[in-house]
Parts: sequence; structure tokens; C-alpha cells
Amino acid sequence: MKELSKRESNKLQRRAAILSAAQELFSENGFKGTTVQEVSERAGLSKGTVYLYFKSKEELYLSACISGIAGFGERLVEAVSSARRLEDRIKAVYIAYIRYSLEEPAVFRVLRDTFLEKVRQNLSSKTIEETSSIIKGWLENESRLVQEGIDSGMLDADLDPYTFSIAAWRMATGLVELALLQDPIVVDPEDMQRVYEESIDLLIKGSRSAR
Amino acid sequence: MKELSKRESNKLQRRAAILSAAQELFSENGFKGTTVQEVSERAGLSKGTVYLYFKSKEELYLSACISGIAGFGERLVEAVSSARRLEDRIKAVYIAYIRYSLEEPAVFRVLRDTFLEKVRQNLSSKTIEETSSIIKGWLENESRLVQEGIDSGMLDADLDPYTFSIAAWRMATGLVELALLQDPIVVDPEDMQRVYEESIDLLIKGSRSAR
Amino acid sequence: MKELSKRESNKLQRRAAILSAAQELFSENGFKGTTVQEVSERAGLSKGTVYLYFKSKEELYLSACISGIAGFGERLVEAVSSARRLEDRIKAVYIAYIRYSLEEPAVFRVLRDTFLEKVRQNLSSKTIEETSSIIKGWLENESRLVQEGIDSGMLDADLDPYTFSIAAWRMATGLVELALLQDPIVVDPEDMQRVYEESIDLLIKGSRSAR
Amino acid sequence: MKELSKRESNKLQRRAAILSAAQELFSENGFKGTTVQEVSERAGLSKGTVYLYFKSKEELYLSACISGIAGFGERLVEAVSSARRLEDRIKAVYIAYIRYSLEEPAVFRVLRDTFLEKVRQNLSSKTIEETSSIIKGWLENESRLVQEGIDSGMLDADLDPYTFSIAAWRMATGLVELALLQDPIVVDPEDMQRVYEESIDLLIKGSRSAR
DNA sequence: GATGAATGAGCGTTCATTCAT
DNA sequence: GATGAATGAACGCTCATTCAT
Repeated sequence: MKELSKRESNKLQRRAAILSAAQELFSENGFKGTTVQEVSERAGLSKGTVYLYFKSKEELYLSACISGIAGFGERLVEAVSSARRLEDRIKAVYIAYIRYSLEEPAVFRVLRDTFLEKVRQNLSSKTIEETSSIIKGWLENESRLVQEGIDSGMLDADLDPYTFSIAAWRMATGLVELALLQDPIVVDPEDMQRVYEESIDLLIKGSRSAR
Repeated sequence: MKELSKRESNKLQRRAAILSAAQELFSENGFKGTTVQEVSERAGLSKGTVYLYFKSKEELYLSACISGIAGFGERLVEAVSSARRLEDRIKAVYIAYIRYSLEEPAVFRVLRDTFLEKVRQNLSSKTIEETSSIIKGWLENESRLVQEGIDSGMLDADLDPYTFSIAAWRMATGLVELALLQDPIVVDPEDMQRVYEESIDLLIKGSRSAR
Repeated sequence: MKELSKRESNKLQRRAAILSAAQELFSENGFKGTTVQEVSERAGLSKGTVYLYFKSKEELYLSACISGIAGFGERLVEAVSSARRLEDRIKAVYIAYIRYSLEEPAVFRVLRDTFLEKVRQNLSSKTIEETSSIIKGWLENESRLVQEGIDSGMLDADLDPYTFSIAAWRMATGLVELALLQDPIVVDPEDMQRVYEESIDLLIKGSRSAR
Repeated sequence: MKELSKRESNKLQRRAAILSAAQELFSENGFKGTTVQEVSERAGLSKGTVYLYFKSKEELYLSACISGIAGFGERLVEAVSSARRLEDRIKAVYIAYIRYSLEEPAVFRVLRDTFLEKVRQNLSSKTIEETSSIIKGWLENESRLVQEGIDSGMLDADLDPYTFSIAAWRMATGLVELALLQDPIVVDPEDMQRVYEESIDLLIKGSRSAR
């Protein structure tokens, strides 16, 4: 392992500071609603400096997305191996998605925004494709778990694994959105944990084979 | 009913034209992505005129949100009475929510936006309470249907009706978001109808009593 | 003739004010060296206003060029008919080109700048083609005069009319550049008029047929 | 001759490298179109280093101008002795001026720029005088050749030698400017060589004594 | 009441210049 | 002495808002 010189490590730190500031602000205010000035200020730097590290606002956004997604994916993989029974593993991924989203709301929001049209219009198709393909990968992983369940006879043979994954993913996303609202409207925050559990339980139960 | 003078009705018409244009544009391009100029043009008026009816771009946005919610509720009520079997009625509401959202994406988006924090920061608490209480009403209506199912022994006695409603609502919203994306990423558009049906079927099946 | 409303005439006046300011500044400082801000200030307007009249800085430059070129061309046409003998007419065009350039240095400079590479790099090819084709038109007019001279036996049959026009045009341009320098370097300003006359005389004399 | 220490010669080399890079870039892209970064890169140095050798971008530009002029004059002197007949020698200088300008466009442009007012505003009067006196020297050399022609009866006794030189110089400059344009507008590049020859031929022929 | 011309703050981005290392 | 990271002023351009007509 090569030691990094002070200057080099400094550069990495600055880059990380910018990325972190960007992640927070983009997720709070969206792409158009965030200015490079704001990002630079939150990172304790001047506006021009941001452009030493990122070629454009768009590239900064892309980098924020990708850096956020990486940690996310690891969590999901860990979750799969955290349980033995197949149903528990499926549930674990769902819960892990929600938990990580709540722990790192900035990442969740940036990630979700690539699925809102209005934000997409400001992104290059490269950015969209890149993030989309990562998410698609997650969905396919989840689908494989479901397929295993079908093969073992535990889940309904008529079930489409990908449909299950999509339904679970969108449900989780929708619930996290609700949970991230500051004012406890529509659902009591204390109830949310129960809602997470019960919602995926319903979906899994609904997927079981009649046997 | 007091008759409106010609002048007064003219004013109302103009206001409505602006609101309608705003609803379309805000939902297509978001708050920052929409210019007052565009709104005024689509409404067939000049830019200055918009400011005679709305104090600011922000107030115009709020008004567009509120005005979009009304028609939505009616559709859901109609859906309830469109089927005889209880399960079908529950499903019908879900499908109606999705269908109307797809028919009137502008309304859907404005409505959804009141549930995104970033947008909320621009909304008065009055606006938020107003829209929230309307949605809460929908959820309670749906819950009553589910409760009926429980009482009749068809649905699981352990099921929390409100949790079911929340799960279904968030799932529906998440799926519509996906469908409104212009590029068919993650899911093939032709498959979406099937996904709508199967997703709610899973939820309902998962809610049935063991019997 | 339709009367222009006050508002309309005001708009025309403003447009003219911007164009005039642009012509001066572009010719003093070049395309890159001139800011839209400066132009607006010299025209007594705000920066944003310039963009109500011209879509971009480039379009403003183009308009300044074209508006300058128009008057220029008329002078050349007048010059042709100001003399009877063919040689005098050829000479008259040359002298008219120089005189108008000295009277309206701003126009001369803007026009010349479209023939400097460094400026060209900032101009769209449309702009370049447009101005170039106008100048080409002048050169062809001049060539036709020369051709007449050849046909009448007065000018050398071996002479290429277009080459003559090019040579005269570049010589005139080069001499005006010299004359526009503020410090009387290289040539005494009082001598310039004589230089103009003698330079074209040489060229014409050199073009005569041996007979 | 004092030997330069290694350190001192190194400094000179660096200075020369910067100057050379600057000459190329300034003449390709103009003052505003060239960045200090680019110059430093082409010189193989860092941006900061440029500021160790030149106080500002402007001073760098001035230095580049001055340094470019030297080689030019030598070429003109060589040309004079390359032909025997007087007319041929006059023509040779003209053609040499054009040829060297085309071979070293960077130098040509820098040189020409000292004769454009807009650039002059950035030049110290010392610089202007220096370059002007060099050019004046060339013109006087050329004039002496012409005077010889007059004295020998070959050229018209009424001809002012200096006027001839000025006319030829400005014509040459104007033609080179045309040739350096990338897009072959107004004149076909293949024709240019012929135009060079014929233009000076016309001028010389026009200068001959009637005899 | 309606207009649209005018404004000017603010955007993303560039780049000459400075200065700690 | 050389570096290159950091700065901040300025650029072209947009657009919410105002106000004379």
C-alpha cells in the first residue's frame, strides 16, 4: 500500500467533502434547486474550487449518485446472507433497503430522484443509464431469491419473480418517502416499523404456494 | 346563488386558465423547470397578468396543487361502488387510483409532490394539512372496506386495515411513478398493466384469513 | 405609411441604440474583448434588456456587422456612377471604400474583424458566410468594371479582373488600418491622402494594355 | 563573454520556452483566446511558474511580440541579394515577406497585431516605438531599392519610393491575412500564389517609367 | 384591468492571479 | 525555484418581478 502524500490525501478529503455536501443538498432541493455555490459553501470551499474536482454540475450530481449507490448495494448483499430461511432473506433485503434509506436519507433521495421525470430532464442519458442499470441489478438479485422460493415449491409457481421484486421495491420506496416527512402526517412515526414489517409480510404471504 | 357579473365570471375564467396551465407545466417540468412566461403563454395571457391573479410564482404553485386534488377523490368513490364482491371493490379502488393517475399525470404529480419534503418547504402548513386530510380521508375509506372484509371473516383477523391501505397506496404511487417515466427503464411498459393487477392481488391474497 | 405607435418607435430607437453601442465597442475591443454589460451600459440600458432585442451576443455582433455593411455598399454603388471614364470609376470605388472606412471607423473595424481568424473562431459559420458573401458581391462588382476595361481594350487582356479587385481591396484595407492608428507612426497622416491616390494609380497604370 | 552558470542558462531556457509557446498560442487564438494555463502546458511548466518569469499575462504578450520580430527582418535582407535585376529584387522582398508570413504565421500575427489599435492599447509606447522603428527600417530599405530603379531610369521619376513601399507592404499584409483564414472564402487557396505574383507585378509595372 | 418592456439578481462556468507547500 | 490548489471576479445568459403605458 502506497502512502498518500499529505497533498494527495488532502485532495481526496476535499473531494469527499464536496461529494458529501452535494449529496445532502441535491437530496434536499433537487438538481435544479441546488446551486454549485451552495455546495461549495457547505464544503467550506469557493465556487471555483468545485470545478477543480468536477467538470460540471451534472458530473457532480452523477458522482453523488454513484457514490451513494455503492454503499447501498453492499447493504443489500449483506442482508441476503443475514438469514437462513429463504422468506427471511427476502424480507431482510426489503427491511435493509428501508433501514439504509432512513439512515442515509441523502443517498435515498438522490437515488430516488433519478426516477422522477422532472429531475431526469436535467441529467444526461449516461447518468440515467448508469444508475438505472445498478438498480436493475438489485431487482434481478431479488428476483433470483424469489425464483429459488418458487423452485423449492415454497412460493406460488404462477408468481412472476420480477413482478414481486418491483412491487416490493416500489412499496418500500413509497413507505420511506412517508417516513422521511418531518411532520407526522397520515401515519404515526411510531407505527412505521410495524408497517414496514407487515407490508412485506403481506406480500410474501400472498406469494406462497397454496400447497 | 348569486349571479356573477360578466366581469366577475371573466376573472374567474382567467384564473382557471392560469391554474390549468400551471398544473400541466409544473407537473411536466417541476417548479424550477417551469417559467411564469410559459404559464402565461399557455393560458393565452401576458406574463404581467399572472401577477394580477397570483402574488408570486410560489403562490401559483400552491394553488395548482390544491385545485388538482378534488377530481381525484370522486374517482375513488365511484370505484368503490363499481364492483359487488368486497375484494373486487378493494382492488377497484387501487386500480382506479392508478388509472386516474395515468390519465391525469399532471394531477398525480402535483399531488405526489405535496408528499416530497423538498416541495413541502415551499408550502404553507395550511396547504399541507388540507391535502393531507383529504388523502387521510381516502385511506380511511379504504380501511373501512378492509375492516368489512375482516368482519365478514374473509380477511385475516390480525390484519391492520390502515396498514393495508398505506401499503397499497404507496405501492400504487411507486408503480405510477415508474410508468410515467418516458424511457422504458427497469420495466417494459407493456408489462405494467399486469404488474398493477398482480401487485394488488398479492397484497389481497396475503391478507386473506387462513380459514 | 403606417404611423408607428410611441411604443413601437421606442423599441426601434432602443434597438438602434444597442446596435450603435455594439458597433463602437466591438470595433474598439473585438468580439471577446467586448462584454454585453458594456454594450448595455453604453446604450443606457440594463444587461437583460439587450437580450430582449438580440438572442445572443453573437447575434448582436452579426447584426452590428450587417447594419454597418449596408451603408457601406451604398457608398460603393454611388461611387461607380460618380465618374464617366472607366478608370476614374474604378478609382472612385477604391477611394470611396477608404473614405467611408475613415468616416465610419467602427463599421470598418467590425467588417474587417470578420476577416481576422481570431475573431472568426467565436462566430458561427452562418455569420461568416453572410458577411463574406456581401463582400464577395462587392468584389464581383469591381471585377465587372475591370472586365469592361479589358473588353474595351483599355486594360491588359492578360489581366485577371478578380485578382485586380482582391489586390485593390486588400491594399485599401491595409492603408485604412494604418490611417486609423492614433499615433502617426510609419506614415505622416498628412501624406495619407496622397498615398491613397498614388497606390491605386499604380495599380491601374500597371493594368493598362501595352497598346 | 561571461559563461552563464548552469542555473542561469536554465532560467533563460525556461523563459524562451514560455515565450515560444506564448507566440504560437497568442497568434493562433488571440490574447483573450489564449489562457495562461495553455501557455504553461505547451512550455512544459506549471501555471505558477509562468508568473515567476512574467509579471502578468499582458507582459507575456508584449514580450512575445517583441521576440517575434527579429527573424523576420533577416529574411527580407536575404531576399534582396537573391536576385540580380532590380525589379526582381523588389519583387523578391515582397514574396519573401509573404512566404515567411505563411511559414511563421505566429510571428506574422504578432507583428500585425502591433498595428491593430485594439491590441496597441495593451502595449507600452516603448514596445510600439521599438517595433515601429524596425518596420520603418524595412520600408526604408525597400524604398532605397525603388530609388535605385528611379535613378537608373527604369522606374518613373515621379514615383515616390516610400509610397510604393507602403502600398506593397499593406497589400502583402492584406493578402496574407486572407490566406491564413481557414475557410477558403472569397479566394480559392490554389489561386493565392498567382495572386501574390500578379499583384506585385501590377504594382511594379505601374511604376515603370514611360520611356 | 391588461400589457410587455425593463430590470437586476443569480445561474453555471472560466481563468488570471496568489500563495502554502 | 517550482508547483498546482484555491480563489473570486467576471463572463454570457435566464427569469421572477415591477411598472409605465
